[in-house]
Amino acid sequence: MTDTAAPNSPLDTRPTRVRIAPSPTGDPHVGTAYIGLLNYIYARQRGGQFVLRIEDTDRTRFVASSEQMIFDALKWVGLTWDEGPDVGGPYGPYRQSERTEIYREHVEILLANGTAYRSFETADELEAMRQSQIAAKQPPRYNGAHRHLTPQQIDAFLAEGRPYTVRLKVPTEGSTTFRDELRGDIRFDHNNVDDQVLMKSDGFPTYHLANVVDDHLMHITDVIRAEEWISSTPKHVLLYNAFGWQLPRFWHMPLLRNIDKSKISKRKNPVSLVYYRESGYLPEAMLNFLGLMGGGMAQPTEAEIVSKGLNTKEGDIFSLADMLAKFDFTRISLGGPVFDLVKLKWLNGEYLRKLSPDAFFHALRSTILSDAYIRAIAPLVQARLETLGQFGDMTGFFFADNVTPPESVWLPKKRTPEETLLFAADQLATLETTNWDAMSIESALKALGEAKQWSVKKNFMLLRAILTGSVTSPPLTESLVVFGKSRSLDRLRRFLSTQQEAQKRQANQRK
RNA sequence: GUCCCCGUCGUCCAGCGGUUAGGACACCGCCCUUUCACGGCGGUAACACGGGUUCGAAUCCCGUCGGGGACGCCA
Repeated sequence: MTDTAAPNSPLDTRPTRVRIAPSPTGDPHVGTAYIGLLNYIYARQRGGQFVLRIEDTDRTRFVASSEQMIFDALKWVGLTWDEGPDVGGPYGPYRQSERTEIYREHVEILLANGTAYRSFETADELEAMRQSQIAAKQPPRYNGAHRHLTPQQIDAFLAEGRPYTVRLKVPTEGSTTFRDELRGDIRFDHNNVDDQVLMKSDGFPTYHLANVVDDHLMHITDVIRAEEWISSTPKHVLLYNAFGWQLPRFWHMPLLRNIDKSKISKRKNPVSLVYYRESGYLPEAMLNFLGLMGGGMAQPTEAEIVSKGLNTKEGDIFSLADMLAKFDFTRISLGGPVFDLVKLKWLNGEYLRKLSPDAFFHALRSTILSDAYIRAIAPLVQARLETLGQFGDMTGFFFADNVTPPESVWLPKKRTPEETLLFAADQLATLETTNWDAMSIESALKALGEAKQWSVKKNFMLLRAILTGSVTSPPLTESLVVFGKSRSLDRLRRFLSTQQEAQKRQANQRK
């Protein structure tokens, strides 16, 4: 009786408006570019608007430099948006941290109409509850303890000044069904839907509330996002209903995957668009590659191949303009595509070869051989050179992609390979959370070395070996800064996975 | 554990009831070539399994198995 069918029918004739909503918590992510591309194509194909909204409601994970990096990275791949924090628009502000008053008002509506309630537990209490549920092999879920607080109890808590969250009051019975445009109807029983926190005790909304409120207020007609959101969609549908709002269409795109098919992650695969830019990938190739993920582009027919004299491989090579002309959302295949660096590199090579000699020269000079890069490297080696001709000898690692030091270089005396690799993994974990300036890097590494009983000398030498492939190099921390965080970390990760595989192979041989 | 999604070569895609199951990347071989790369030609390689439905299933249905995601005062 409380079944909620979602009438987000194709009869929705509002002008198309879509959005991407990245969160400024770090480097711009390939997944953001992927979903951004899809939204961009969808909007352009329908003469609609493409909105960029910054979802910065998590104060604890907020990274100040991230927003600008997201703008830059999206522009780098060639995507532009019609409305956003930088360009404005009629439904701003486009930064959620600037919309807190709007969310507060909307929470009041829900509190008043009984679709949400205050909950006064502390984060610690909830965590303890979760742990005991997991221990008892129960699905971790809020137990609804404060669902039925009396007005007197609530007033008493409020008078105490106790912090509280606001939760969605999910019906105890029935189910919610919504339509996924790619998959058809998806149904969730309400007893599998948690009373989601909508408003945190710091007064900021959670994604779920902010996303629904903003999508409505910004007249978003189609929510095109990653598959990982499917399981929270019933909460969103319940929210639309609680407000009495029209639902958008939902399109859940397959998740980009690591080689092992798990959801793409920086541990297993470079995911930062900064990495790809700095490593010398062309934006056209990146966009083309993302367009390949999940299908969507019709292959040229046999007739086309013959009439246009296409090479068969050219079915995989297409521009953004081609995608606008031919991309078909109903063709998207739902299996999660592996983000295969090998094919991306091939594709990038194709684009590189097509460049005119002059354009190729400029590609080099604007990235890997830019004045800015060489200007940053120069002071690191000036005192160490006797002729300018030695520059390459000393700086090769700055311009190389594959740096693979042999064990004789990276393994310190009196240390086993096992403990050394373990420590290198610690270095990686440390550097991941370190600000990328020489001072921060140095003190973070020293602190780690002290904690793990590694001398400064061996500590830094290990990292030097991994990064430069040699025991002789320009100053380490400065080199790390110039080489860049994303590439430095990638080099470390690649070293670790190479060595770990080698260890595994050896172990197998011994058996 | 619970819920949800997915399942064609190693990888990315084509296939939408009748095909010798097609292309691309990777890999292997040959040709081109002072080397390498590019390029050209050829090759290895897949419908997860079991039941249905049907004259006929990679294609439709069910189950099993496998993979993935979600289960946060993260997004």
